[in-house]
Amino acid sequence: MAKAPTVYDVAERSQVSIATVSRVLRSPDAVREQTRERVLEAVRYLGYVPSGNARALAARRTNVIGLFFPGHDDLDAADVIEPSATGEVPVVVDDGFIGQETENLYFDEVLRGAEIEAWRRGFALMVAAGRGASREALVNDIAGRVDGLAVLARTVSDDLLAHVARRIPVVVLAGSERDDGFDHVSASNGPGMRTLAGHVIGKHGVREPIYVAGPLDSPDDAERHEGFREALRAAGIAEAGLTLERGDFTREGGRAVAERLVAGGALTQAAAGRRAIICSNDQTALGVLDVLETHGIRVPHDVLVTGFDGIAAAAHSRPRLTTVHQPMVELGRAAVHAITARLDDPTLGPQSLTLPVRVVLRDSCP
Amino acid sequence: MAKAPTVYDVAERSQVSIATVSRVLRSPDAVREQTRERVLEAVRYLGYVPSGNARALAARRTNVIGLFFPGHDDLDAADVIEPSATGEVPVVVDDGFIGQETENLYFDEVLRGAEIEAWRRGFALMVAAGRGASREALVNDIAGRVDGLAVLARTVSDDLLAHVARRIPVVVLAGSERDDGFDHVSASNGPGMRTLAGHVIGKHGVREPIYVAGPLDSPDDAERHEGFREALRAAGIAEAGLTLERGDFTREGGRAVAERLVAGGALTQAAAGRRAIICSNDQTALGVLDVLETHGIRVPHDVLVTGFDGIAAAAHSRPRLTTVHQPMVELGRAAVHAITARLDDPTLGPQSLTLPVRVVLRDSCP
DNA sequence: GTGAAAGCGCTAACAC
DNA sequence: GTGTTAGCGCTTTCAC
Repeated sequence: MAKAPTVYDVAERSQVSIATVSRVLRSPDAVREQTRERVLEAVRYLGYVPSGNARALAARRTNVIGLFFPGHDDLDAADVIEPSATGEVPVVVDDGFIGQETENLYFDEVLRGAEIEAWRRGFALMVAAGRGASREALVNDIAGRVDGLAVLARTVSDDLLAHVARRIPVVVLAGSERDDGFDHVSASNGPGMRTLAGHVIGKHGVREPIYVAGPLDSPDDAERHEGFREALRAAGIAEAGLTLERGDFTREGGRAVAERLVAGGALTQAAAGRRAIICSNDQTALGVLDVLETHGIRVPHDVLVTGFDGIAAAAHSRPRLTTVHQPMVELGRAAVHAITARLDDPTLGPQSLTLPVRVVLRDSCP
Repeated sequence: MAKAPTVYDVAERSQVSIATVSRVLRSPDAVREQTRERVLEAVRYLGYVPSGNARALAARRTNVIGLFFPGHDDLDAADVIEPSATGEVPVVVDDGFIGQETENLYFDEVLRGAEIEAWRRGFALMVAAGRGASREALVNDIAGRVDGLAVLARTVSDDLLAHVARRIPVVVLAGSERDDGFDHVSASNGPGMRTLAGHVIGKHGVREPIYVAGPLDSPDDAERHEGFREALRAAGIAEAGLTLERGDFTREGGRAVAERLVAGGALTQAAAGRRAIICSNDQTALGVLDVLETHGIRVPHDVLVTGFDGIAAAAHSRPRLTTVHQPMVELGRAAVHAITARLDDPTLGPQSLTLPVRVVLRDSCP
């Protein structure tokens, strides 16, 4: 790794100018075959790898798209990673909840979509998960390195976003489409929840569904909650008397909510008719399922449970979870698409794309 | 987005030199408070975001680490993404296998670990999933943009890796630690499988375990297979007469294998004693479970099934899958760690880190 | 504490 | 088809 070779080194060794070296790499056909070979030979010999930064600087374009979302906060992991003592493999029995709850399944899929689309369009992807105070600094940093940035709604202040958007296209993911001048890509939260709740009410005759909301500042939850209310209205059910709980979109939070419900007796008076717990996202619903099982409350027999998102774990839970499937991979793709579209035509007005969802019926609420 | 402002613009507006602007951003304390304020004010006013490329070029350091792995090959997704017709939410029943099998769960976790560690050390992460022919070109491209690169074993040729490694530190993930001069980070594949197979044989008295291998070119599988053989030897079982199948590490592949086994009658002669299907990874085992269920073959009653990796889906399957848990997040972290270590001290010899695994017993093979 | 000036490694006119 | 020559936007000595 001694001093990486540059165009100059390659040029010198192959007896051409640096311009020709550049041409061989950028537009090979513009160079005579013989010359090209000489250059490539030198590239190989010297172990030359073009500097992306110099290239981006000169070309005024990085060909990188940034993706930013709130971080997994499992930060303070041990500093040292211990190698394995050979052959000493512990055997443990796992017959309960698995500890390591990977809660960011949602982003994994969005990321995958973004990655796919970025690749198709010849862009690389830079990802960053921000946490704590340094968040804004990180976003600013990333913004300086990419041609466009996709940010999950609510992860950074509008001020910063506005600042950054003066330099590159910014698209906000999964937030409600506010009139903030940014591009937006989101899913049909309201209609999705309305349809699902309508199913619960219409098909199963549930007249007093329990709604488990998400964090107060979640625009996604706000839309879903509104969809839930619409379904109530459509069925002529008054919202007033219903039980409303609030989770935090995590499985753990869902467990806490369920414990409260059980303790509060909301689920035991089975006489009152069929029950349903409608959760604002899948993680929450999975947590609810965890707790119901430990209390011997049967799903869907005693109570129906539904989620929202369509993460993979929801399809594998026991019972399998009825949910509203968001096209997460498509969200990621659409975000990148929106950015490249604006890169191609900077005069575009703010775009807002809402992707379709679908209700997926499984065991927990057939 | 009209012409992004530069240091010069900021310098002019705040009546200082560009050097001072740079100082304000890099080492604020080296500048008088009053000057600093003037500069920051200009930064805000102009919407200035420093160019990461120019910065990296001048500083000869990008502060970015690259992560490369084989792509999700679900490429040819539709080009157009249709917005949702308002309110039209389809309701579908999912009572079988879910289609969209996300097979890259493994990388998701590695990525998460890499992301965490990169952040802790002040690096950004650039990820790329390569597919097809363009793979090598992509790796080369990424290599030119980062300070170090982590690559999944077997995804690119050693030649390219060697080429790239002349410029930046390269660490190979999850491959066997060959003497190729690269840094390696992997898990205890052999001992893990040896212990697991030992459990199957010792605890359950299985004398004719069926081994379902992975792709021929997988070093991981090679190590696991060898671990399996060691367990056989330790138990005094001859390998010769045993059934050996080969999957491809995908769930679909696992299904195919299981169909073959069922068709071949390998599983029906229950008289021969307890059976076990030992799979080289979780995806394969999950596919096997899928098929056994449809054939009414009960797990673990009729046959034991085990996997390897410890992906989240394995903990949620029905029955829950016994497996060997790899510390995937830790693998990602260790990879980044190895790179930064070498960045800090380029004189380091090749490092090889093997992370501990643990056998996790669940329903499919208690 | 601040400024002047020399690059960093490449691309992209523009000549020839 | 190939070479010359400006920059791209920043960091970093080295003076002052």
